[in-house]
Amino acid sequence: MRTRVALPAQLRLTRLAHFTPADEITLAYAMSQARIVRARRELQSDGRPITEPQLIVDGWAARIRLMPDGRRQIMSFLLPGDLIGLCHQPAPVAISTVIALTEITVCTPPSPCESPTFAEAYATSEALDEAYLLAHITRLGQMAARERILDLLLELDERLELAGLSQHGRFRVPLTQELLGDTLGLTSVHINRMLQQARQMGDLTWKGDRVELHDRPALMAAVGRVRPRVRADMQI
Amino acid sequence: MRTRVALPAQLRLTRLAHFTPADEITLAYAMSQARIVRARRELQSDGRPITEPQLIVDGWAARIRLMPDGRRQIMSFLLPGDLIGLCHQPAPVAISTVIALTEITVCTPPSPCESPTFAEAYATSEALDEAYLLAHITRLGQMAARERILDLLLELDERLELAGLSQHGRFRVPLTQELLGDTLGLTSVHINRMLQQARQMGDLTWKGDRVELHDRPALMAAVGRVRPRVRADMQI
DNA sequence: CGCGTTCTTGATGGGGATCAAGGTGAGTGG
DNA sequence: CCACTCACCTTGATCCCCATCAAGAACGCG
Repeated sequence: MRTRVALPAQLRLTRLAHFTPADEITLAYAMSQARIVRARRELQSDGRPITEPQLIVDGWAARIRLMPDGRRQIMSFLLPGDLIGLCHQPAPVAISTVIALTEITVCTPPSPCESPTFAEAYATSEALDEAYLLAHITRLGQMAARERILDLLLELDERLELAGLSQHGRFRVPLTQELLGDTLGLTSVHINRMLQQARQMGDLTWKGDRVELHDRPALMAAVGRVRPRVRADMQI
Repeated sequence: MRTRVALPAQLRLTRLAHFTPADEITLAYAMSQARIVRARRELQSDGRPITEPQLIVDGWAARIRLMPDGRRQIMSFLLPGDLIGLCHQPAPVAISTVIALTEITVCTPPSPCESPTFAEAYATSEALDEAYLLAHITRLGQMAARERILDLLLELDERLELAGLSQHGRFRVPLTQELLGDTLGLTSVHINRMLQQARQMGDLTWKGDRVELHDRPALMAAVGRVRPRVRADMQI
């Protein structure tokens, strides 16, 4: 095996638990069995049984809910290294639809029974997921439009950084303003105006899919953001 | 042991998995070791280590988040039979504060290692919790004030019914209009106006802490609500 | 009875929705 | 190489839902 820079998904997972070389190999093998899913395809359907979990190796997905009248809410984004469909109850049924936002690569993650390391990594990942859901509730319930946008971008930066996909506040997001609106409970028109304002204020640069947050500590203070912490023994 | 009507918490838990008589006894013993927590006390503190899980035997609690400037968001309500602090990662840290809304009774739930039944019940409960968080995100992101209120009340009805605490849409809620506002991202003033409107429209009755939803099927249709389903083999 | 919490009501204002066009840019095909 | 198209972004005008501010009424509760 050649030495090489870890893939984003690999990097993220290995930061969530203490991986042994053997675990690394198990993970690398699982990831080598990946498959491609085209953009807009469903990875999981609300109300349908879940057969097995999936690990996002590359690309972005989203957990969405459609209301009967067509309104759409994006509950969360799924990034490289994130897991889909982890459930512990018998006969699990999906409680949200997951769609690929870009073309993505997924694989079946190693079973948590294979090594306690994986059980630990998945449990940590689940705890983080819950923390992000709670953060999203606070965003939607308490924040004004500008705060929602900045807070979400700060969260994406943190999460992408964990996978090595953000450096110094610079990262790529495959999101349209309409997707952002459906995430933040705002219209795309209003997202547009707020983004322009944020650019004018020097908060960020956003061209194509490239985003740069200029002064993250200042932005965090401005929106009252604190990094979620789910373990006392690690920096996550 | 005398035969008697099951306690709410007991009833809820035993509906989440297939309990054997031995499991019932284990649970009853755990619940007999309950302790009282006064209203407004914290059961868990955001950012502090979690030592052991807790089972709500009686009373209401809430998961809340306080923003640095004093804004408060209630993420969810915890009802009899609900669990607090279930975590699977090592050295877990609380990601939200839990406060008692009323005087409540809590106990340490039987360990999931004690019997697979408990592991199953807890896993099912966790899945339901996640479903409710997702539902809350959709409420805050997509619904108008009237819809948010009715949808939340319908959810509380369903959950209380599972614990035997709601009959035919009649149940008790220890919530002030301000708490409702902090839950739904609205001011108490607006909650007040919307509730009066709902009363006038004949949607509900609310006197003191007694709520009655008059035509639940109609209300569910009005707000586009569907019952969450987390298991294919049970009606939950 | 007095007092704090909660509920209620009115007046006013603003943040964001809605509606409607037009602009931009990348891909497509003749 | 240039029209064409489609998705996305941008901008302006108008409206309304809900926040805010303020004050009173009702309700427990010691």
